[in-house]
Amino acid sequence: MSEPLSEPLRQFIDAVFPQFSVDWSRVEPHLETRSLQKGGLLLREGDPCDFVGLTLTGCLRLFFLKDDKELTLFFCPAGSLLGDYQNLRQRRPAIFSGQAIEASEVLILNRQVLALLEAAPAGPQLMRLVVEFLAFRLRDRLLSLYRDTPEQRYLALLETEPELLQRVPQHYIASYLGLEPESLSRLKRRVYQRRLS
Amino acid sequence: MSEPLSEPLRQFIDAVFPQFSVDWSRVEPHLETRSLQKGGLLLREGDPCDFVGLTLTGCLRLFFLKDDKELTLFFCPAGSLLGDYQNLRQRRPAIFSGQAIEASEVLILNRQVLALLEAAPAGPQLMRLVVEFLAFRLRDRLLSLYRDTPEQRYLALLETEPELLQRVPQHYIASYLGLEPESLSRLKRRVYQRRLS
DNA sequence: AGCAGGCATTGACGTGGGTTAAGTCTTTGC
DNA sequence: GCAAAGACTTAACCCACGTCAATGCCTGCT
Repeated sequence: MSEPLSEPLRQFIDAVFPQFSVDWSRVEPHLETRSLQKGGLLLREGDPCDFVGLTLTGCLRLFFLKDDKELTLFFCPAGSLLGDYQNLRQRRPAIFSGQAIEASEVLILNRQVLALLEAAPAGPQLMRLVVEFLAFRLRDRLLSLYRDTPEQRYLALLETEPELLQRVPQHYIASYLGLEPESLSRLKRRVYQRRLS
Repeated sequence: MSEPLSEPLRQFIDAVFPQFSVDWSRVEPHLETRSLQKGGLLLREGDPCDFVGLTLTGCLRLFFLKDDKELTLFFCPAGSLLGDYQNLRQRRPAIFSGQAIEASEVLILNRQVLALLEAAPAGPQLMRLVVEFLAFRLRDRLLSLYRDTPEQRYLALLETEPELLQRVPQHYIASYLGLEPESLSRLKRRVYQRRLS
């Protein structure tokens, strides 16, 4: 028998709030995983939005539509939370879609699981930390989009997440940087030509 | 005698979490207000960051520096929270500055006040809602910067906050939209010329 | 009144990104 | 192994924004 589904969730929580405790035997039966092929959708814009995912293996991306184009907001490799938290809370349809970039496995935290976590003694504190975690990620992304040029963002990505640039197709990287694929090509050429001098 | 300082705070909390209760007589002595002249700074980038503000009257803006230029992240008219929440929590220096656009008065929620609120029976739930409130504001700003063109952002502002466009000098509006003042001038001209046809 | 400083506008110019189209290369499926 | 589809690159053209500079308006100060 393999490890219980709650194990990765416990590890995630341990990292943000080690003091947290809950009766995991009550959580376990509500947990499930979803397996996705490369390109498969975990969540589709417009769907009712009643879970948060935790990537177990592989890598997903969270994106939304601008006109007919897809804009990638976050990459979610193993250990990342993904979903449309705001519309989960407000019980509105999701405005994000979640797609597997590689074959991936995701732990589903549905409303029952979230309710059990919240009902635990330190549940509200945990939820606050999780929301902070999400908010900080949003803030960093906002600052980088607001303050930096696409070139600065590319160089920063090269610096901080070089493995992502290997794993993820270029057109997703472009969309993450806020560019068209053609512009990323040119940008890279500029950068590398400048490196030669 | 005028109304207690806690009154506007109670109103703000009532709006997000009506069930909340706390012994306000213990909070009151830690509250203070700060009066700012037009142009005055409530918070300066690099300062240690140990309070959140609640605008009582007037209007402030939250901005940060990109190279030598100021980028305006939020406008904070009466009733708004302002401050660098992330760096308050992480006890790092602020990366935002807060400046009064008009003569303004701000209620200061220092660490003691926040601790008292958090220690109340439903304190953690309240803090969670406040963080969500801040996170949702960040998310909306992020989506608008990511998805919309400066022109779309200008038109949206015209639609949703027409009074702000009257109150706030153009170069702050430009900086909020992510533009130089010259570009906002031209953008407006484009829009109005197009309206004629 | 007169002057200075700040703010908004306009123009000229350069640049980077969007768009379209074409071409190369790799991957996928049969 | 071959054909089709998809991914990345390059090129040409256009346009919006940044920059620098000049002008004009308004406010406040002396």
